[in-house]
Amino acid sequence: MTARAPRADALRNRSRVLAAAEQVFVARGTAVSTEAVARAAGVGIGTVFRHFPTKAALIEAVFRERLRRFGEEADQLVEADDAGQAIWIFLSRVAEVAAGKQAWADAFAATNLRDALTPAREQLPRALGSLLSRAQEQGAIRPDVTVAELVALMLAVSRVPELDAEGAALRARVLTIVFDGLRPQP
Amino acid sequence: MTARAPRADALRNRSRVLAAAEQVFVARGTAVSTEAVARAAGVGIGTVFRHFPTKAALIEAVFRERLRRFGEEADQLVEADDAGQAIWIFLSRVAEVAAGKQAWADAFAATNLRDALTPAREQLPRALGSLLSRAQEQGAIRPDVTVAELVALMLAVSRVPELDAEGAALRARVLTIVFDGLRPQP
DNA sequence: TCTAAAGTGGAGTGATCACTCCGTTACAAA
DNA sequence: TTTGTAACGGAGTGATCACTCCACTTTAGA
Repeated sequence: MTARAPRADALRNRSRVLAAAEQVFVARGTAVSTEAVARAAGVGIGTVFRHFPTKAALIEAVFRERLRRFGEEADQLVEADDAGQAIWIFLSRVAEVAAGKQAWADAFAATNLRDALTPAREQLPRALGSLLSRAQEQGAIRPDVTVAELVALMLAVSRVPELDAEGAALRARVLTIVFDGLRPQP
Repeated sequence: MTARAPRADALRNRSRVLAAAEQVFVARGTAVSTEAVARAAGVGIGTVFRHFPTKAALIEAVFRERLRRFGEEADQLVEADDAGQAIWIFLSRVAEVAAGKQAWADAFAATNLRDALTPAREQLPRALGSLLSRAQEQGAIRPDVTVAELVALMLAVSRVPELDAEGAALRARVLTIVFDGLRPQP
């Protein structure tokens, strides 16, 4: 009746596949074959499909994992003294991770964002919410901004670097503009 | 020796294919088969490939056409009295056109933007440049912004609506933030 | 009107994938 | 150690595409 304990090799392979998929997708886009992912993970294709029943499910899992890690980063920033600066750091971090990485555009596009970001349940919106209200109390962020706008801006800035002629410099200037727009307005 | 005039049916088919491709890509993404595009255009596949040697070339052509039309809209806005408002209108327009349209994300991603936007040669950056300097003279836009940032923000806002829970309302609020950031800062 | 050349349509081709199936292997529980 | 079973690997399958080829049609120019 009671479920048998999960096998050690199964758990190990699952995380290997996730890690390899992230690397390969980032490097070559989500259009790479599942076989390439399997090879990178050092497992057979059958194993990939055992853990992720379709390729779309694999892409979504990789994406959720990325969001989960952003959530963790946001959580750590909640403890910062200057909440406004924490939001600046967070947005910069998102833009930086997405820089030049076609794969995030693919993943964002392929995933149902409303599911991935169900506000009440997931860590990321919760952490962003704390960050935001603290920053608003401190007067660093205008009071009419909500988490929805923050998430939208997160998506938006993750697109900026694709132009990358000047790379990091342009990214920083765009972030400055966005951030100034987030400040309380006269 | 002199080149023969291009055939009327060839020209007609070329623009039919372009128009059909735009419609189909917007509706179903650029992953649709070339055959579907041909069917929508009412021509054979062979004809599509005669005009656009690869599928990537077709996607790029559709995308350039879209940019060209944005360029036209920007050009018309150059004559507006209030250049700041003109930029607001332009950015809103870009966000609106991109709204919910997966295809633009695909197209942006698949195209070499630096080629498509070579500053000196294309209409869009030129028009944006005029718009921008007039707005800066009028004191509506901060002086340290360049066309590169404007284009980057254009890309950025074209991503916002994908979240679309509240659709137009969220889009407007995000645009407000971005636009306030573009104003001269205290 | 005639004709050479450009253009057309769509069956065919080869390559690539996502996904399945099943004989083999490694593990957890007894 | 033994054993039942979950997990593994990877060849195989069917479907889908991008792109080609060529017999036929339409056009521009004479």
